[in-house]
Amino acid sequence: MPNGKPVSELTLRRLPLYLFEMRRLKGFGNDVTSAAELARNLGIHHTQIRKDLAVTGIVGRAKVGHIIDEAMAAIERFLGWDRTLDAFLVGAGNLGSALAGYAELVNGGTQIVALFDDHPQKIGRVIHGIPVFDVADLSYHALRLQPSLGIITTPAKAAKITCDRLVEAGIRAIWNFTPYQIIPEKDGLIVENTCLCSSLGVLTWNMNRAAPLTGGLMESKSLIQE
Amino acid sequence: MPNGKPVSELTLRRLPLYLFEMRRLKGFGNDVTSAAELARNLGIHHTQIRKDLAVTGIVGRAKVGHIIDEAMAAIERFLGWDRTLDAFLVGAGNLGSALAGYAELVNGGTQIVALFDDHPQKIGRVIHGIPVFDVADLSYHALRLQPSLGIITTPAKAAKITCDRLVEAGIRAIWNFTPYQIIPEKDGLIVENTCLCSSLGVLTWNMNRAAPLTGGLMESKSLIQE
DNA sequence: TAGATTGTTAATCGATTAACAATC
DNA sequence: TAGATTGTTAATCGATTAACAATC
Repeated sequence: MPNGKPVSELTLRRLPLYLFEMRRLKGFGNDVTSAAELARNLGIHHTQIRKDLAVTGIVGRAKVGHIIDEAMAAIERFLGWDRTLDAFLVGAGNLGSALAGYAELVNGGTQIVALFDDHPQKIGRVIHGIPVFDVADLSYHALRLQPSLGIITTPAKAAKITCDRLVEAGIRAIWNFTPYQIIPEKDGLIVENTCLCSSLGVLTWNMNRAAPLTGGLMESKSLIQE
Repeated sequence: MPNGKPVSELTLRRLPLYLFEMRRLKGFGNDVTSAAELARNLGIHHTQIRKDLAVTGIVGRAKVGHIIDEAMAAIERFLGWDRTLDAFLVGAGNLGSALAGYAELVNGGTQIVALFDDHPQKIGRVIHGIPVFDVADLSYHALRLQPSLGIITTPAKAAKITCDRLVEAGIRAIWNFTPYQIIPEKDGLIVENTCLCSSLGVLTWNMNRAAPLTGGLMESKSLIQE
């Protein structure tokens, strides 16, 4: 429904992790799992896991835990991963190719149905079975294929104009992989900015903290906080 | 230094966004920016931005704002992006190829110096100028090249064993792109799990909320929270 | 039954936002 | 100067964790 209780974005980010862990446990032949087991395997507090699972409507059984099949189905339905979703992807480079296979792998429903690029050498090619069209023809193909999601893997400079084109073509949901942050201007536009640079920042900061410098003390001083 | 004041991970995730926005503004010929301008362009509260920037040691000037060059240098140094960092990448597929160029683009210092795979058809090839070695020879090459970061882009099933191999080869920092969550067991191992499926979960949930169903009301009922 | 597990309420903790003094 | 901006302290808000009753 358009609006039930608001769900924390952090909860939404964890739900797929539970789903994958359950899929993994199922692969070992397990039929049931518990918040405690998931907590151990994922490094997340067990109470947190119970609260997160609760939003999907899953009801477990005391002393038993959760039936993996039921819980997986509930998470998938809650996230909308039980429905098919056609996507356009603009920027047919390596990341685009990687995503073409990835989205479907993660979530049986999402599939990229057309790639777009402005490079003459790419237009007309077929990558992983998906045709590459001229980005100038985006609206035409949107009318034809009615995609509900637009994925942006162009260079950062082209992110804004690409988003505008996708929106103009009637697409209301955008998954942006460039470091340029897209801020939804009009209501009803859904944007997910996934910037890999954010993860790299966390990683390198932690590395620096663990082994700050190979030589010299002067520079390290500047990292002292007080 | 090993431990200054702890810095929030959320702050660390935002700092690269500020850096990129400043780079963009600089591209327009701007020399200064302000928390208010960054806030407008990134959709983040201006007080938040001031607090985040403060951890890097940046000091702005009242009535002026921040000198872009100074602020960028401070963020880069704080994140460790002013230092070179050699990485091994295991799993030489599309995502691996995409990252080979991406990391360096984002952060002048990070570079992938060797790719590894277990597929005979890939071993011996050169992708984007980087050689692909047999993953069985990981330790040998680690001894030779002394990488400080290991990137995992294998299938999820191989994530754990790949991590173990990287750690055994002396690598202390792991960037894991599979949906399998790696939990650092021993102290001193730094792990960043970047699961694209988490972003997809947020996105599809929001899409579902905006337009829950194309047909029927029965299923939508189950999404009502109360 | 006893004990393991769920689900929920209360307490804690941390992150965000508001208010405001300092300053150029 | 007046006003725009910074930086910080206090207030609010939300997320996580702890405690515990319910239950199979």
